[in-house]
Amino acid sequence: MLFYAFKTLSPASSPKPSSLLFSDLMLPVLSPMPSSHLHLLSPSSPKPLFRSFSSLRTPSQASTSVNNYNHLIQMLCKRGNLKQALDLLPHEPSPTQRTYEALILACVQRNSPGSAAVVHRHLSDDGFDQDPFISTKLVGMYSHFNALDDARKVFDKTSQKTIFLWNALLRALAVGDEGEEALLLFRDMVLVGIELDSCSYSFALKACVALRSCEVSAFERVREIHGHVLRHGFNSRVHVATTLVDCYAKLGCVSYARRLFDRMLARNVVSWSAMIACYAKSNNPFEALKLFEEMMVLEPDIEPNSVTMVSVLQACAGLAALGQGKIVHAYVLRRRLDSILSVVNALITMYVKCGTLVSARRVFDGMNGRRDVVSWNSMISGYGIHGFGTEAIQLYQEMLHDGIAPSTLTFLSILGACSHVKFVQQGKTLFESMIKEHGITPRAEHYACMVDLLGRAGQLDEAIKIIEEMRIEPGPTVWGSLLGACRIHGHVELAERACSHLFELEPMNAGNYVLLADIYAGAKMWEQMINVKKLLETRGLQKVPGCSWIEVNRKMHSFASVDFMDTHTEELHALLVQIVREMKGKGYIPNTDVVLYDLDQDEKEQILLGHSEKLAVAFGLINCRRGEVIRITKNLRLCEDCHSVTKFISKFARREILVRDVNRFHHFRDGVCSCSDYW
DNA sequence: ATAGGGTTAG
Repeated sequence: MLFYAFKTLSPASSPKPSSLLFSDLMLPVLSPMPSSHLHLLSPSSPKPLFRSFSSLRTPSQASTSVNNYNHLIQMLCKRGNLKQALDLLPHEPSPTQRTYEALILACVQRNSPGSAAVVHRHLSDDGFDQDPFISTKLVGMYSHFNALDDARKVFDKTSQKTIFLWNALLRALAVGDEGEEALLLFRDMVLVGIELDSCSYSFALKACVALRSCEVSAFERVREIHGHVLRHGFNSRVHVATTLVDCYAKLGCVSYARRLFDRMLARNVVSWSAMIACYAKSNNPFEALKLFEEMMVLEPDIEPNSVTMVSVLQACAGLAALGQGKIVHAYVLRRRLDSILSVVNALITMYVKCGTLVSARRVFDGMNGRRDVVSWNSMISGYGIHGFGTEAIQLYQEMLHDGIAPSTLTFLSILGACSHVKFVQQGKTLFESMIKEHGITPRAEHYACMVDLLGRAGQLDEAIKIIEEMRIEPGPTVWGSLLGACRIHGHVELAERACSHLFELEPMNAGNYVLLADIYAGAKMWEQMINVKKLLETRGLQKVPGCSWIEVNRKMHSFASVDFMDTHTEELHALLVQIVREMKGKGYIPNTDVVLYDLDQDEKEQILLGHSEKLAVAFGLINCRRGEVIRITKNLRLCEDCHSVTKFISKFARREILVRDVNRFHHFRDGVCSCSDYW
């Protein structure tokens, strides 16, 4: 039952205010310039810079101006002033290789495919289209624009194909989700006899992961390349070995990845971070934290970096390990990793998921102008899952006001927020504006949000209309939302319709069968219910066992739902029996409808008492100090009976209880829940 | 000249 106890990290002695560190990073980086022109580089006066250089081109200074032109273009590129740099292109003499390199880089940085075409045309005219160095850069650039055809054209055109050029195209195809194409190219490289380097292997392995659509063959391909790596002695290269670990983990072979990791000869902070990230991503936050602790203990010379800390924070968020998360926060401050945006964003999410919205907001407010769209999305979704719909919408409007363009995820967060508080009209309006004002094409997930919003609010006809009008195939998320709504409103026919799709789309998802059985039970259609349960069994599936956990003094205590009490839970059981007796005196009737077994009333009540959340609440009542919020996390949705019992306890034990279920937070205080019984 | 691991939703 005892999960872990951390001893390795101690709180920071004197954390530095984060704003100081941010300003360090904001200092502009200037490359060498003739000192007489330095004063022209102030950000407010880009134009005088240009004019002043034009005036330099007097006959007496012609020789300096030749160099200075290239220098100037490079300088403008570095400062992101691509337009002015392009204006200088037609001037004689033609730019050098380095100048074109700077121009290509600037096109990538400014995200400007239009400028890229201009640059490409110019360098071709100047004969650089056969320059393998420039071609490599061009392939990288087109890869950035996801213009893989253009990348390939550049590759084909260049007769002198260096390993850099091969690798650049290989990488472009792999990161462009063209795994099949990438692996064909890799095969060509082997056939042609190119001498592969460690980058080639890393990219080829990445390509296998991009094959995800067919995981079996992806696994085979990784094994093949793995064999190749071993035969050519590249397994001792840290990058290659790390990519292998990552690949196997991403294809679902986490334990095999771990074995590889354990056998690695030389491990750096990376390899460690990769393995920690694998656990954090594969829904195994506990293992992630354990491995992090191991790294801190066993490898004193390896210092965790921002990537490590993001994964560790993700793990804390997954576990809702607030105590641990705070220590990690202190460590982040001490190591000054809070200058890294992704780390700060991960901090926001950690506090949100640990139930301390106020701390999340404090971190967010401390970001003074350094917020990106991820920071906003994290905070907006935080308000959403805590049931603060109005605040979520308000923050969304502040975000627009700040000139940050909302992303597809912004709308998933904000629509989710509307759904939690039944803001049907606002949700509809936002969905419309997403399409019309922000030009975002809704994905299946957005439709799923709308179906959830309308369906849960009881507007099932509207929800169906949304599905029927969809221009894309409604995936499992959409039908799943509809099924969830049917459960709330006891709509059997629609549930059957949703399941006819779901059982085909995701036959191994036990949750769908359980929901349908639940809906049949609610309609007292026992025969149908038994049939669904049989179907579940014949497919070899099992209901996901309920599990709740609670952190007390930085130790995690987890509880599985049990059908009978054993010695470990005796004390908790006794407390619950006492509470229920009192509640019954005040009119509480156990909601045995949620028990889908064919048992008599007493037995059903026993099962209700064994629900993991009640055990965790009882444990919290005994072990948490008065005045302290009891924070519980649950792996499934909260059942009705646990919800009403927890409401009761919050009132009569005068305790604040915060429960995070799989969808949202429930804040119980004085007999009421923040979800207003709508969840 | 390329390269490994990470940030938001469900």
